[in-house]
Amino acid sequence: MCDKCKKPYYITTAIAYTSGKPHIGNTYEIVLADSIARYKREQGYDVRFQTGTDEHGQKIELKAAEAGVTPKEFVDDVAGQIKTIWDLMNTSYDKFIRTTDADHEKQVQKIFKKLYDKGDIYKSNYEGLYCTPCESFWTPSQVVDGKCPDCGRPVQPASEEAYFFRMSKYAQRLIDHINTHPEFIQPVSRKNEMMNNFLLPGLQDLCVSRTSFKWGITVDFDPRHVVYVWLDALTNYITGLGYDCDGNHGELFGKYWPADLHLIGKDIIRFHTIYWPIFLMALDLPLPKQVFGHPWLLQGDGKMSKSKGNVLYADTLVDFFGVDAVRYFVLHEMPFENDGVITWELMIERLNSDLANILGNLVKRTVSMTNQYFGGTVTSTGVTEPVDAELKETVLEAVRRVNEKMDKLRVADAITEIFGIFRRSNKYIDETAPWLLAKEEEKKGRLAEVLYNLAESITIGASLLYSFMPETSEKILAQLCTEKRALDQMDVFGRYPNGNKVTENPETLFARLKPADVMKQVEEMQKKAARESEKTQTAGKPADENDDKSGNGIDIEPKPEITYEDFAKLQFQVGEIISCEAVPKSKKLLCSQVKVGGQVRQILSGIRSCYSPEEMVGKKVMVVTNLKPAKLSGMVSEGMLLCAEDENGNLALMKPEKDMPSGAEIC
RNA sequence: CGCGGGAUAGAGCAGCUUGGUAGCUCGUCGGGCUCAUAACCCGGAGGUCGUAGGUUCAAAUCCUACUCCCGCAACCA
Repeated sequence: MCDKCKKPYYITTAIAYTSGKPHIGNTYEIVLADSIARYKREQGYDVRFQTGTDEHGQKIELKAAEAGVTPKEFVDDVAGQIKTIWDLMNTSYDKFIRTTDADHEKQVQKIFKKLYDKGDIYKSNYEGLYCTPCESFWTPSQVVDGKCPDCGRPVQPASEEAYFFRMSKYAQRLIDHINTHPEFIQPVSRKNEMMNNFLLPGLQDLCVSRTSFKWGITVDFDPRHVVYVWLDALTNYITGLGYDCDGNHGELFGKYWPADLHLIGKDIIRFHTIYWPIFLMALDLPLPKQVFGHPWLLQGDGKMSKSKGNVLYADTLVDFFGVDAVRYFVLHEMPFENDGVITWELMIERLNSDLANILGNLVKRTVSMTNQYFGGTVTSTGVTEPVDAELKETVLEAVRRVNEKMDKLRVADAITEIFGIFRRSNKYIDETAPWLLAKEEEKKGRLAEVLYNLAESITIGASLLYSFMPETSEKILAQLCTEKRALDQMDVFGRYPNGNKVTENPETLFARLKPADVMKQVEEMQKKAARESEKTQTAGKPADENDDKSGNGIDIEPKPEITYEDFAKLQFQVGEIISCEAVPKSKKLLCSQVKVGGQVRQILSGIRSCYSPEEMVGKKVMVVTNLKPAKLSGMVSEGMLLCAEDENGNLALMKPEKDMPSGAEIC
């Protein structure tokens, strides 16, 4: 098919936020998008696949300051890391856009101005109740009895200049669009969520500028303001195609917009199905055809944390398993609507069971037998038996099903269908027992046919696998000394070239791994990572030596030195807990009545994960007694119970070593 | 009543839209096979589908209430 007759297909991922190295969950999205992009190319579409990085915002400004570099230096570094991982994962994007690209920034400024001139963006004041000491705005619903929910002091009405987008103007049009285009939001269950929570109750105008930080795209006609990051980030989908606000678009824009699919995480569906379409309406542009909010890939064994050294990164996994195995894990473990789980044990199991046993072993035994019995030559002799029909039907049916699944973006299911071919092929070997046929000269013809059918089945399976595991697909086809079969050539069984010769020395595609060995290495690696994380946190300061049975102890961020006067300001006393109950509105808080000398105080503590209300009662603990009272979850807390905390968040209350009366001063 | 997701065999999941014999992968037990990477193939055991009601000839599936888990948000004085 000529390039011009091909139908265009434009797919994007969300652009990755450059606040740090992407973990395996972030990596999942690009691999998923890559599989879809590759499959669409196989189907004959002219695919444009865009990804990139979102590089503005306050958080990045802060992170850069912490690291002691400029925001630009910071994002250059992280964007480089992200791109490296995307490339490592063998993803076939056509464009990697960065929101700090000059042409993108320029267009965002023009868009902002255009919408302002049009009246869709207007200048107003951010109205709220302001607590001066806390420097925070609060909405009337957040304020408790006219007082700041943080510090309990009175708040004053105040306002701050800001630009707003007139969302309300387009809300009804968007509601109509969503209702008439049921495929727009995927999965469908998300549609109601958006409707019920945001659209139907009435869409609020959106504040689209900020003055509280500088790292963003400046509003050129009012430089005190920077453009709200979402307005900045979302437009990447059109600026990356050469969109021009004045109408001088690049060729790509005319060809690929509107996008066929925005692939995003389920957490940002709102931005892509409400704000983004409305921005586009304001710009008089057509809306993307589909937004798919994919679920998340979660790590199963405990919460990811840098201090535990157990955060999963794609490059680490690739070192252990190889690129295609990692692609297989993330795609296979991710169902369509529910979050997927990934653990080391699970990955080892998948590698051994699916990749080594079912796939790798199948290819190996087929190629080996072909060499053993026919010197590597694959011949179709036409000596068929009924069982062949079953194999062929399974293979051709799988081709159809993969197609169906991919049309519905059911990538994990599509892969399962492909593996159905390999499973069936293994069974076919058992049913036909080639090693028995080989013993009788007159069954040579049948034996050849069996091996031909296997070569053909594997060729089709491997070709289908290309979109998901490109390298593996190529390796298998190389072993069979054939080319990748095109999708439209999979309508018939038997296109494998008759008389073709396979490789003499079949290579092992995936070596089995022993779980115990891997886990041992993983543990060592995690320990090392944890140590390094500690080191960076206590940079320049030697760790305290063996004050702990495990040897390492815990190092925390050192605070600045204080004077004795500073210390003397604090008052600690022994308190006795008289009663204690859980705070109903909170998951973490316990509310204790604590007797300190002659008075009883109410103290809230975030220790519910480690102490039940019942076991608190009667304990004598260490209390900070001159801390300013504060409200938590609407309840007053008059002090603080002191606890020790380890790296896993386990807590231990501090108790006097000998029994002391309540109220006794600690100094 | 902050938002959302979930509860199905030892583990991980599908099935629920559109009620009709509860399925897949791994593990386990037994058998087969020997081309292959201790792999492959067959079979068995194992589930009152979170609880309680309701609708129905019929409920994992639809409705109501409840319990527990997990994210996000809040919060950890």
